Amino acid sequence: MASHLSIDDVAKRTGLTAHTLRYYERIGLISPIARAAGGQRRYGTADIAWIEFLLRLRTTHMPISKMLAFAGLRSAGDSTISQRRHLLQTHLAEVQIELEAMNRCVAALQEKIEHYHSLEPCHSSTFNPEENLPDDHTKPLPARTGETP
Amino acid sequence: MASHLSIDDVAKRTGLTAHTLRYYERIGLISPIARAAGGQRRYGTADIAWIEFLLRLRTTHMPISKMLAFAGLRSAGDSTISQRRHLLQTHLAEVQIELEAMNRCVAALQEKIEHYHSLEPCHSSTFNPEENLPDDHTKPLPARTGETP
DNA sequence: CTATTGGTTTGAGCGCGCTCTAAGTCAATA
DNA sequence: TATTGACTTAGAGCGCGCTCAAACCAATAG
Repeated sequence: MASHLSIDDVAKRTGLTAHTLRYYERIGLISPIARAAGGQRRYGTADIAWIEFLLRLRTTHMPISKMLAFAGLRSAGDSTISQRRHLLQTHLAEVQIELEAMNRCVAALQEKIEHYHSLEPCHSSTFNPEENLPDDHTKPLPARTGETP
Repeated sequence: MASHLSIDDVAKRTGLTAHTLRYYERIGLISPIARAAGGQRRYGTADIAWIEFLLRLRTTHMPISKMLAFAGLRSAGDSTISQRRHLLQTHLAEVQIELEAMNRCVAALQEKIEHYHSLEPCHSSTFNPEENLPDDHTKPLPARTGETP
């Protein structure tokens, strides 16, 4: 259960910095970590699991304030399981909405790229700085891009 | 082409605040908007289209610094079209990676919810504050949740 | 016995993306 | 004419999520 990992080990494993790990502990997102002689943190597998869970919440854009609420419920024991589930479900519902918005925007941006393709004189697909071929009659600033006119 | 919309009209249409619209113009994300007598902004359809495009970039988490780069290319004329396309494609590639990460996390969180379901004593699916039925032998703090032990 | 390494703490600072304030200008109305 | 109210500007302030700095301590190497 206690795999005595140092803070740097955990940093490498999780991609967080040691700074951030201490910060998370300070604000209560991570409960106090066991210490070796000398006061150095020793993370157990349960700690790692919790951190990885936090990272999943972070990846799905849960604000720290909500993670703190979740952590509070968790530390209050098994009687809060339904509340934790509720919190998670609410969050996932928000995430679904965000994902749909993102997907819509991605689709629109891909269409814009298609549009650019049709506008390009030669279509070299990689970026090439020497690519100022046609000095078209360019309207300087208000070069609109053609959405919802 | 000029549909003489006031800043508040545009705010309502786009969901941005008038403050934010002025801020975007100040930092160069939006090029100087035409003015009515008295100096009030009058937005045209091309302006609206550009703002909606910016919102799509924002929804897909493009930082303002990159939007500024894009805006700069745009105002430099048609010769920058391939660079704009490149910028957009790079961005979309990042977005795809982010979307995949989010989807993986959503799946994991949904599994966690399933797990909670199996742990719950009675399963009332809506949140109920009076739900402290079983005072189980609860481990106070280190109530681990069971990922990767 | 130093010097180095690698951790510790508290608190300050920072980058981002707004958000708000203060002071001023203008157009229309009482 | 006086006042209202919507708009303008430049600049300060804020919430979030880190990120860093300064000072200190413990263990090991030379």
